[in-house]
Amino acid sequence: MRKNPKQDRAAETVETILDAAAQLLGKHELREVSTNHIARRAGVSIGTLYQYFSNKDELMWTLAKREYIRIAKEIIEQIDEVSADSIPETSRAIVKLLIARFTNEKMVKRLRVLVRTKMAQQGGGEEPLRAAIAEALANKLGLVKRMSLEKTKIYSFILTRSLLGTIRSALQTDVEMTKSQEFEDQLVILMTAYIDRA
Amino acid sequence: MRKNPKQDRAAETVETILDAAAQLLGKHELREVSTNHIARRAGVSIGTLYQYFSNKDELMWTLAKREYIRIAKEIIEQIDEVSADSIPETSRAIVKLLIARFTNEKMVKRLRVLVRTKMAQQGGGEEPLRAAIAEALANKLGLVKRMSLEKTKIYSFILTRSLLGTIRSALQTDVEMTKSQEFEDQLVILMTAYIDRA
DNA sequence: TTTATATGTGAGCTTTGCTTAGTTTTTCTA
DNA sequence: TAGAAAAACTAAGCAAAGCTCACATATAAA
Repeated sequence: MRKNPKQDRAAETVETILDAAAQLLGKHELREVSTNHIARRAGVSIGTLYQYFSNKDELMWTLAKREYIRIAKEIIEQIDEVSADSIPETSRAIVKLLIARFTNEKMVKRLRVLVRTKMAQQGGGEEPLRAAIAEALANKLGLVKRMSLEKTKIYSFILTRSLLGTIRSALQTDVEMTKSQEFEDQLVILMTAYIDRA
Repeated sequence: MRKNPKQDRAAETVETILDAAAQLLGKHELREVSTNHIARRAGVSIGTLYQYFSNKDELMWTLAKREYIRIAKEIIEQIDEVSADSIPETSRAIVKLLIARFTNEKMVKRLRVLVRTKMAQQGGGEEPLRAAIAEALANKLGLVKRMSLEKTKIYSFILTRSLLGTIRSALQTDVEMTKSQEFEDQLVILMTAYIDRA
């Protein structure tokens, strides 16, 4: 952030800009959304926008973080709320909610590249959304009790990435597939099979 | 393709342009590579470039397809060449080669977003690279003998996406992880555990 | 050779990202 | 509470990127 808002109205301006960007990203691809467009939609001048964001990437990155936190919180809450007795049942509940959640997130999909690039540049830092979900998942499944902390980390990493990666890939190439019972069943099998070997 | 080359020299020109784009994408991010830059590097005028490609996206999409086919062929060849007796051994060999192959593909990484967008727009069509790999993998593991054709499809889909998704995610967030023995081991476990349940 | 078609050129138009000089609004201070 | 200082905001416009088009040259066909 080029300048951090010190007055309330400035903070509001920043929020308005991010809201405008979010709104536009719901309808258009990242590259089609220009900073001037965002500024116009937000009802502020382009100069104002650049007072708070040093460039388009930074604006989008800020937006991405905001949205990621929102979604991660929702998913984590939902995972925590799952109350099933067996691991297969828990797995199924989690698979169901992950599919449901990711089905309707166009904006995040459009910000993915940017986030990836940013993370690669900054190096190290893990994508917050997945990291948080991985943790919630590990807790819920009680992986911690079954293995060392180090192993838990890599286990939940692979578990989360496999699930989310497969779900997103399916959403991209064949939306119908994500709605099928067979797809859900197979993901549950993938999950439980892997967990059993832990 | 705006206009398809009828003379040999035109076909060569098109190849030269794609080569130039590939070369530049090896060193710079997609947005940093301008069409003027590509034309200059290819030694043709910008007008020539736009004679064959209606816009930058289309050019890059053409390049992406070309590279995807190349890589897919290489991977499929390598998978076919694997000669191991047991499923765990075969799995390990495949995991090894997938990690190795994807570690050094900057260009494709930089074209990913574009490809995703394009596929989403065109809808339906499956990403050729993964589809081809999925098939080679299913054959190698003899999945066809173990289950129905319909099931084989979804099985190899999930298997491929889990593996590739996890590998790419790891490459993006933590390159070191992909080099660790533990990572390889866990992927093998994921693979074999899932296959056993088939 | 003449005519037609394919290929190639590059000045410059349009849009987009971004800067900056300057104006308005808010806050601080005497 | 007036005037100065700081913060917030505006709009003109520059630079660079994407792209077009009128024209030139090369190759093929008649």
